[in-house]
Amino acid sequence: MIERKRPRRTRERILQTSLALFNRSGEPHVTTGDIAAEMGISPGNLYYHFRNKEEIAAELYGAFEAEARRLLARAEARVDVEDLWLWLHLWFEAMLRHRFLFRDVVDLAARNRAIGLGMARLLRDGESTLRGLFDAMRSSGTLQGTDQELDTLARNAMIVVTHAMAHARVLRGPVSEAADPNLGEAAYQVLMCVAPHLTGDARTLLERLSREYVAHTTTSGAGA
Amino acid sequence: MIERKRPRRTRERILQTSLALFNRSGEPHVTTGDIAAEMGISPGNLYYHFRNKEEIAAELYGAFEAEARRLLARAEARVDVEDLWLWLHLWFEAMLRHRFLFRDVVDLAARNRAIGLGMARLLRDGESTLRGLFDAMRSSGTLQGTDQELDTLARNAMIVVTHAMAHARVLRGPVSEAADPNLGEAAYQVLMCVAPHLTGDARTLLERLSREYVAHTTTSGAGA
DNA sequence: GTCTATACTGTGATAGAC
DNA sequence: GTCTATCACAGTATAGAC
Repeated sequence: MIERKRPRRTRERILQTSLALFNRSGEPHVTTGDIAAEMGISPGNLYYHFRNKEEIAAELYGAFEAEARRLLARAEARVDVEDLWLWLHLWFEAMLRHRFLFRDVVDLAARNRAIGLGMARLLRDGESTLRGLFDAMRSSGTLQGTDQELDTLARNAMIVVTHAMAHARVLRGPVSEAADPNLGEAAYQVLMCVAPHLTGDARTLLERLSREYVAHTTTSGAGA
Repeated sequence: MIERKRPRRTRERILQTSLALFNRSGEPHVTTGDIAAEMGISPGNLYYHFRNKEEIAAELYGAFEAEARRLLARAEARVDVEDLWLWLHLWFEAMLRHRFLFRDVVDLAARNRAIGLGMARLLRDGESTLRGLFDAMRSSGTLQGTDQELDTLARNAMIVVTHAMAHARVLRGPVSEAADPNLGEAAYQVLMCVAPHLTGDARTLLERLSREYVAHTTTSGAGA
């Protein structure tokens, strides 16, 4: 029973190592050789556990999608601003852990069929979950707007959610050695997208939460 | 005087051809060989005119940046919604013509130093131009919001402007043979981002413009 | 200015020994 | 399961003839 521990382990380690390298340098710039070297195994060994690099990336995507879908399921119930705020943090944490997926989504989705199909479905579902959430918030009086406005709000919010990190990286420019962007920055962006649609009470609450966030990040720095 | 026409011509044609291929397949997937083959010249000839592929991409970026900066300069003066609407169309036309730049911005900016530096500056300047525009609109009573809200609005609008096309492509999924996304879709998204901040009159005008846009695109199809 | 031929490099992937 | 060795290939870029 103890003997069969090793095999699974290496496979797991390949996934972990790949994730770390993909996140650091971008999936296209990480070679199978890099992954093997980082782990101290041979490139050949890597191909014993996975058919190819694509399969590694697809499996990492699968882990992200599973996590993302669990979050989407939990989102249905949340209708107040503070819930949304917390939920967004969880979402961004998941994204941050798999940020290589969002560094160059278009190219990755085009090269890797599994990721392309999965990501298209996931983003569509994310948008409609968000849309449903806004609907519920409108029913409960937290938020206002026409159907069409909420449609567009959901799409715009999804765009910001999905691309804020990439955007921040471009803005930082090629000279940046600094650590990766913090999650709170992106969460803040999204909520400000929703803000103008909020009704009086909810809006006040959001303003308080925003101030707390700003206070937190300025005192404790840009912690992961 | 007629003899020196040819040389310039080939250089120009390389740029045109590269732009078309980059837009169609994404810059990383277009090889110098592809470009030469498409033009019916030899790969060696291409290297007579450009040091490398990076230089071609950088020069194409330069053309886009020049055009973008002319537009930014013109934006300063525009303070009403209809102007903004028209201006956004011009901006998206420029983006669409150089859409390879926005297909995978992060990776392109990381691999190509000239593009990385230029794009970081340009997007920063775009955001602050937009911010100034919103300020002017607030002064003229077209738009309302706190300073912080307008800051974030400018950033969110820039994210949507920059990434809406890429997002649409991911949503379409890997099965899509269809032509590239239409420019109006993206323009509409951005304006809806600004909409909730508009005051009564301006908002009514925007709603009218939106309906006209929708009517136009549904009758004439997804042109250019 | 343009072509042909070729060298070099990095990367993905496999075969077969241990 | 893991290693070593190696192939095959694509893509960049250069040299030198025309």
